[in-house]
Amino acid sequence: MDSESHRPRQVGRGAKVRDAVHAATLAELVEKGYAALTVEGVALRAGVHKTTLYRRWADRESLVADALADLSAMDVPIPDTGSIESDLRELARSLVRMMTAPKGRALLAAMFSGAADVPGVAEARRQVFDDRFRRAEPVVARAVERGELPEGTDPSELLKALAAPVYFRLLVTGDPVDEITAERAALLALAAARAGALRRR
Amino acid sequence: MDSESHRPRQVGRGAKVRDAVHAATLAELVEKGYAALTVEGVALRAGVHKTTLYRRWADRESLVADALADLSAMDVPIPDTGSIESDLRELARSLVRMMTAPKGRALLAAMFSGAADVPGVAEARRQVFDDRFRRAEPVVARAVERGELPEGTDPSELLKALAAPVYFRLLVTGDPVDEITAERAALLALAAARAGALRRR
DNA sequence: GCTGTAACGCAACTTGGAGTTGCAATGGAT
DNA sequence: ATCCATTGCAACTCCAAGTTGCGTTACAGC
Repeated sequence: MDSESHRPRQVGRGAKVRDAVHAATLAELVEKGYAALTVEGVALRAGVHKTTLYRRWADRESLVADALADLSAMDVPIPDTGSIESDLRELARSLVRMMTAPKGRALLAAMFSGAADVPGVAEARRQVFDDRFRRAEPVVARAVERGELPEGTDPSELLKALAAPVYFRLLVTGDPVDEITAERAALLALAAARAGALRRR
Repeated sequence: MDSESHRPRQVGRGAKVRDAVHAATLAELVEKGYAALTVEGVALRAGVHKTTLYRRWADRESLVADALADLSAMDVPIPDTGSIESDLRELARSLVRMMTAPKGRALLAAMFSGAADVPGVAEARRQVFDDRFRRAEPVVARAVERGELPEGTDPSELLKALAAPVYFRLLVTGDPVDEITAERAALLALAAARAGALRRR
């Protein structure tokens, strides 16, 4: 607890180094992936000596985990526009924005280049997926109540149908992901839901 | 060229070793991923000495690439049942079968744990995705001609909509992927296409 | 502006897996 | 039974991870 009170000194240098290292780690993740990320490479890019990294972070995994730590800063509010169409569009757009931002791209790079089971990365994944999905489910529930979607529409299935095309392009094909992708994903999920293809089993 | 004629001897031992090493490589890929795959680990599992691997394969990358080489054996015929619904169902089912089979799981593990840019792996990916997608496009074209789908439906978009939920579960969530997944993916893609959400822009 | 101390730079380690080499042992085809 | 390609084995080099001891720098407080 209160780490501020008994170590009030030397915050300037430390903070600068930490930020530089975080930025360097994210950049290396995006450029080379986790497998090819070396501690010396990060140190060099951050303009810092290797030993300094090992004094502040336990190992390579901690380094990456910490750089990805506060994904909560990227967390977006859940829309409630009164229309399922614009709600879904908004959800898709913020997903695209998140995953094309540097931190999102670094998270993807980490998760899909060998760091999937690193504790910190797995936690970041949970934060971005599970939590976000759970928080978005009321959007679907409200649409069902308003009669915009068929009774029995599965919120989880609909949200997965919304996100799947975006991730498919990000991970499998390598097609550009932009607002048009979000738009089409929203329309696709909406059409399927209206047709009753996303009902609870 | 004719490698059979001037090296007719010693095929028995070599073939046995090759098969054992291939199997061991695929197993290690699935269990640990590419990043954590060690040559000594493969050698140990295959019951073979490390040096033997380095004499038959140039390096770790070649080892993995060769183990994944003949994905053509997994290639499935393109359905033409006369109905887009059963065609899509069949496509989704064979996709699920392919990706839950040992070789498919190993391919996924290789592609998404650090070996994405290894030449042989990239080629296998191309073979499984691009080629297969291109070959499946006539299925959609025929359905449009039959009037089952709206004019202007984009074959590529429809096939991506079909595959996306499957890969989403395989790669992002870790939900089980089975016939039900295939069924739902087919219904989802079909509903979206019928609603005109997958038209060419 | 001076000083004390925490944080940093530096060099020299150990460890472990990739990849190599020379030589001895083995086993299948003839 | 013999031959020789293939395999087993041990002893290497190389590189990045991670560690340690000590000298150096730069900020906080006075």
